[in-house]
Amino acid sequence: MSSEERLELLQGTLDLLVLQSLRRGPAHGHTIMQAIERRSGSVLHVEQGSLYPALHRLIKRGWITFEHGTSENNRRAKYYELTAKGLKQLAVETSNWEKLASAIARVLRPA
Amino acid sequence: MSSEERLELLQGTLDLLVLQSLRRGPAHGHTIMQAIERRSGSVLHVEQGSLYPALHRLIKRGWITFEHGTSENNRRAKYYELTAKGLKQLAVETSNWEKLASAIARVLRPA
DNA sequence: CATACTCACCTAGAATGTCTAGTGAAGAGC
DNA sequence: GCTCTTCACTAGACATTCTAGGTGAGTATG
Repeated sequence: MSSEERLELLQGTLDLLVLQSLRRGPAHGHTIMQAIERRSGSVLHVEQGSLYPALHRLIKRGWITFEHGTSENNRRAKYYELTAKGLKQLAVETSNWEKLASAIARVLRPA
Repeated sequence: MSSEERLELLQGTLDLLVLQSLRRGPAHGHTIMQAIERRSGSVLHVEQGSLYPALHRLIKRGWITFEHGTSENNRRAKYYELTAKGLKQLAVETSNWEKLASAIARVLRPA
């Protein structure tokens, strides 16, 4: 009933969203969460318990790196940044997402 | 390299695909698998080990029922059919999918 | 009629990724 | 000093898909 409905993420989409968010430059975790939420029109909501494991996963795979820094609010923060490998991965995942989404659209389309 | 690339399903999309496949009438498992694959242009591939648990899940939730019958190839088969509840669920999941897909598209869209 | 193949169904356990529900530390505002 | 907010983190629960098997019965081949 509420027009503020928030949906759970589909498993596998968070990496894509995070990589895309870092495309415009380094950002720390809090910012990334807010950016995804804002840019999705408040439809997507990323929990901290999803985001931080995802960031660590991306680091492990060499798709992002981080540096320590200070946030706009004067807190200690880690600034995450896309690597060259991560930029390539973003292209791959974007392409896969588009293929998947259009494949599902074809199945859903009333024949 | 292959143009026959097949992608893994996103977790949470299989129920939607199965419900949609049953929208045109009863079908057995084998047929459902083939229908999803064909209608997606061979992009989506459903494993038996994913499909049958999904069908049992949908029965448990009251979204589909089944009857025993005989397939076009003269084999014993279970014909699955949408319930009224399942039809409603299909509408909900279709709507959620569209919201999610467009939310992700907004995030991906180069600003 | 023996064999191989396909159809149709099933399951256990691994793998993956998100969420729930916490903890902790440190700056800002009162 | 006290509370609120920001930022980071983690363990464990949970849900779903996949891998890798297995079964039984009909069909085709020789």
